Formats: sequence, C-alpha cells, structure tokens
Amino acid sequence: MALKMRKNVSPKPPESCPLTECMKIIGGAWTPNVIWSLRGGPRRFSELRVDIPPVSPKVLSTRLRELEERGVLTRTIMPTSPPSVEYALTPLGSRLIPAIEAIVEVGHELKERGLAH
Amino acid sequence: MALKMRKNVSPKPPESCPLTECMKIIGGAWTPNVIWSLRGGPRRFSELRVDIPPVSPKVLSTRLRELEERGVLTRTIMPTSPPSVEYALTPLGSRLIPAIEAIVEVGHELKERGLAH
DNA sequence: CGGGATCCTTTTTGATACTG
DNA sequence: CAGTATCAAAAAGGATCCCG
Repeated sequence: MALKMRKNVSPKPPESCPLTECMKIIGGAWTPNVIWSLRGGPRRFSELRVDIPPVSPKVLSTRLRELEERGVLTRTIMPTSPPSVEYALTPLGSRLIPAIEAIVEVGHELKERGLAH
Repeated sequence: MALKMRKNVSPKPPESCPLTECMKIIGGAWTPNVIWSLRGGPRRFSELRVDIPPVSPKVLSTRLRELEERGVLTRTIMPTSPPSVEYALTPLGSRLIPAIEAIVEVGHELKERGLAH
C-alpha cells in the first residue's frame, strides 16, 4: 500500500461548491462591471447603462434581478417624478469588491505581459 | 452647470478591461477548480480528472490549453513510461489563488444564508 | 496515458421594438 | 425613466469515439 506517495494526494477542494456558487454570481456578462459601478454608491438604471455602454437593457435588468435575488444588491424605488430606481450594494455585495479587485490586479498584469487575448 | 451633483459621477472603472480580461480566464467552466487543484503542486491530466470528476476530457484539455497560453500554468511532458504530463501553476497563476479564495469566501456565506441557487 | 475530432444540446447574449 | 417581449445568434459545454 501507499503506492501513490505524491505529496499532493489532492489539495481537497471542499469549498469548490461555494466557489461554483459564487462564480455563478460574478460570472455573468457585465456582472463585475455592475458591482464595480455600484462600489462608489447607489446608481440608477440609466446611469448604469452609461457606465457600461455595451450592455443591453435586457441583459442589465436580468443581471440586476439576479443580483437582487442573491442579496448582492438592493432595488429601491424613489418617489420622485419622473420615478427612478436606485440600486445599491448590500454589505454582502460589498464583500465582492476585494475579490473583484484581486481579479482586476491579475488582469492588469496579464495586459502588461501581453498575454491578454 | 453642475446639474447632476451626485456624489458618484461614476466610480470610473478604468480597470474594467483587465477585469474582463481576467474574467475570461477564471470564468470558464471548471477553471477555478483546475487552479484550485494545482494550488498544492503539479498534477497530471488524469489526476485532475479525478479531482474534478464531472469535467469531460475535452473541456479539461481546452481549459488547460487556455491557461497555458495565458501564462497561468505550465505543461511539462515527463519522460516516463507510460508518458505523463504535469501541469503546474506559474507565479502569475498563483496570484489567482487569493482572488479565488475571496470568491470562495463569499460563496460560502451565500450558502449559509440560503441564497445559493 | 493524454488528448484531438465530431456532433449536438443547452445556455447565454445581443438587437430591436414596444409599454406603463 | 425603467424596464419587458420577442426573436435571432452565438458561445459554451457535454457526449462519444478514436488515435498516437
């Protein structure tokens, strides 16, 4: 016995499920951008569209609904005229910022090394 | 002038491009799992398949090629018999670990809160 | 063992147009 | 303004079989 005496019998990824779970959140198209845009404070639908020009209204609203469902952001209807809706990060949503920053950092390096595709 | 005196004229996401760039790396199916499996040291193709049972050989090899191309990992053919191939994280690849850990952490919380889907 | 080649299905995204 | 509806297009992933 003890045939395969590799140092790494498998790092054991018990967190790989939460990983997948969280990737579903930030993995959607434009999702990181939405969170990034909200990091400085609440923003309205049309403001987000300006922040992220290439996103279509359909995809944006889809992302926003998903993120609200998962407790990443809140949707508040402001009693103004014309009516407006504000989106803001929840505390949980804010916790995604460091993760995204880490990703940004590596992405940055990738560009510098010309490894971006 | 100064019509829109919102506090956040837009957090300005200049890094949103590297962000997208990096998301392309870790955004693929099973990619985080691959990196996670390699975090403890080099692994072979078939070992990765064991670590990540649901991944098909096609997708796994696709991911590995992408990751190699982007300098995240190295591919080394070992002169053994039968021949084997080892994959290992590069220093750049290792820098993704903290990012993934941050993601895992939030994913973990999501599960606890029952917000996972 | 370590994949490449195919083919097919599912999931996602995008473009437009239209409404309360 | 803040979306929804519809339709079409495209990625992405999965299943298999095969080969050096």
